[in-house]
Amino acid sequence: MGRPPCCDKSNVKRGLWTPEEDAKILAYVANHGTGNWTLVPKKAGLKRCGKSCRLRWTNYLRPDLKHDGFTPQEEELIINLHGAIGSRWSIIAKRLPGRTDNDVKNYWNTKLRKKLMKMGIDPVTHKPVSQVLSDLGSISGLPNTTTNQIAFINKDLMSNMLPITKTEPSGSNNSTVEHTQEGQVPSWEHHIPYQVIINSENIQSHVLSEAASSTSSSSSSNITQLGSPQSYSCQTPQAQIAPPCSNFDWSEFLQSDSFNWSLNPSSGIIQSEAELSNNAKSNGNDMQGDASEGSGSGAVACGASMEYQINKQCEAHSFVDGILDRNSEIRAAFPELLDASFDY
DNA sequence: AATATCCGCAACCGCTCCGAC
DNA sequence: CGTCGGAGCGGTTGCGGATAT
Repeated sequence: MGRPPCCDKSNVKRGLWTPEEDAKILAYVANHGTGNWTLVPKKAGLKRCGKSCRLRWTNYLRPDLKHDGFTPQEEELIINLHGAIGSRWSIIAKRLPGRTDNDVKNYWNTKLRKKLMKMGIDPVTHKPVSQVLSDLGSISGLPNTTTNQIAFINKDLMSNMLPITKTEPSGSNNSTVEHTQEGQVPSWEHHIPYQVIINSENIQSHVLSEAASSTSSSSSSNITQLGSPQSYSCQTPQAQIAPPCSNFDWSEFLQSDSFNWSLNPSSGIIQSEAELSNNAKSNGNDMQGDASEGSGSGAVACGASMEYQINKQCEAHSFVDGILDRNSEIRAAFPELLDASFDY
């Protein structure tokens, strides 16, 4: 048995709201408060569905809403939380005072998703695309190619997602490390995929536990905690070490086998394979649980590892050329893969 | 200047959840 | 315990402005 419609669809107005209609909603809420939205159209003198009235109020008319653009801090928080809990927009929006789930969802779909894709990060898994393709290869039983080969087989796909050139900070010195105060984010850093380096395990458990408990009273302090740099492990390795040569190409770097990131299963941190290997050697299996503790040494190790990789890239252009040649060989060897769609 | 295309946002749709009865 | 209906959620659509051709 189907459910009856909430209102007479043929007898209600739809589409954009007029200022007069907005005024009626505002006046009604001022006098009666929110609740029982099905009665609101009749009582407020509107020819709208009650559900539509509720949406108009919650998404636009509520006095506590912000209508200006998202700040970089809000961006970071959205990306982090999406990486941890996925498209749970209402939960994410609760972390952003003055923002609605619709705001967050729209901002994600129109801006952030594209931004991540341009940085070579899969917006669904928040992993580097090369790794996603590698995982896909192992799942779908492709020939036993390496991660690097998979990434280059799909170079066309990758090039659609990656910027051709990296955005440089105006006036920055390319040959030196750009130092910032703790917690301060250089303006150009937002072009760099540091957002993926999160302790998603901590965030997920924390956010979901709060979602489960509707009586939580500590959300305001937790906003700061989640948005703070301390929530990152190995924060902004690329930013901490400015590209040591002027013709550094981030898209090549992201596609290189040295940029082969994985989710550290014990810490929940996305790290390079090289760093994972180092961690395994130095720490054994007794990884500590505290994310902030791990972030300090992680940042150093990760930064050093990245610096080495960047230097390696810049020193050896022939290395890149060699990879491209290898790419051509693989394309010729597996032409059927070029036509495959990669829905994941 | 006119037209086509892209992009962002507001609104809608269909579904699930949950409390009241 | 089952049904009903309000509220909320996430995905999608469509409009209007901005930009490109």
